[in-house]
Amino acid sequence: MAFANTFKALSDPARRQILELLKKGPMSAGEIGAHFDMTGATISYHLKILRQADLVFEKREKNYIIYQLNTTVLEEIILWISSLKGEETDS
Amino acid sequence: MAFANTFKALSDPARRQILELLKKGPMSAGEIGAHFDMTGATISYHLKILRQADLVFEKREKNYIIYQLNTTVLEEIILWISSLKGEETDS
DNA sequence: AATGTATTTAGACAAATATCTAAATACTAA
DNA sequence: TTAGTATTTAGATATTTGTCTAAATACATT
Repeated sequence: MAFANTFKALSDPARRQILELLKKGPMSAGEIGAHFDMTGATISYHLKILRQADLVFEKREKNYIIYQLNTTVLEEIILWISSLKGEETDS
Repeated sequence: MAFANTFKALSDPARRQILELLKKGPMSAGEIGAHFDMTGATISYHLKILRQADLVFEKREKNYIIYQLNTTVLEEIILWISSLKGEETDS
């Protein structure tokens, strides 16, 4: 189930930008939203998709929900793309 | 323009499967279609999207149109994903 | 407990996407 | 040049997606 979801999640520019933000470090939903010209509800929608794709995970802290990048799935994607290029999976 | 297109193109399972077929070698539109339970028109639609994303290119041969994988764009995607993982772009 | 702040959920809706059928193109081969 | 095969294009349509507003949750703080 994960694979198709991941590509779908990566297909939206806003979601890719969210991932780029999170690359710099964990960030609350509100902080993420502040970088976009969208309502919080829409941001929440995108975060849900990223979460379902296992690209981010969350933890509650105080009153906030902090989002954090999860890089483990990215490796799978890289492997899939590399294999298209005809490369060997080096162990 | 290319980047967003590429992710969009990769987000559909049928199109990913087409790329996997082409990994084995060039193939005509008809041959590709034979692997799917879709009309030729639909296959043609997917091929157009892959073409616009520079993921495949085509050449006419006899009566057929032969599609072939173009791996050059894939490298960009890998770089983007790798950079998310916080890896250095090694030159 | 009451109020306030952060985030998500629900419901609506317009735009984008994937699909089909039917028709049009582009060649090949008689 | 006519007929046949391969592929694409056009037009229609159902589904999915991204977005909004309004309401609901979940905590924190007073």
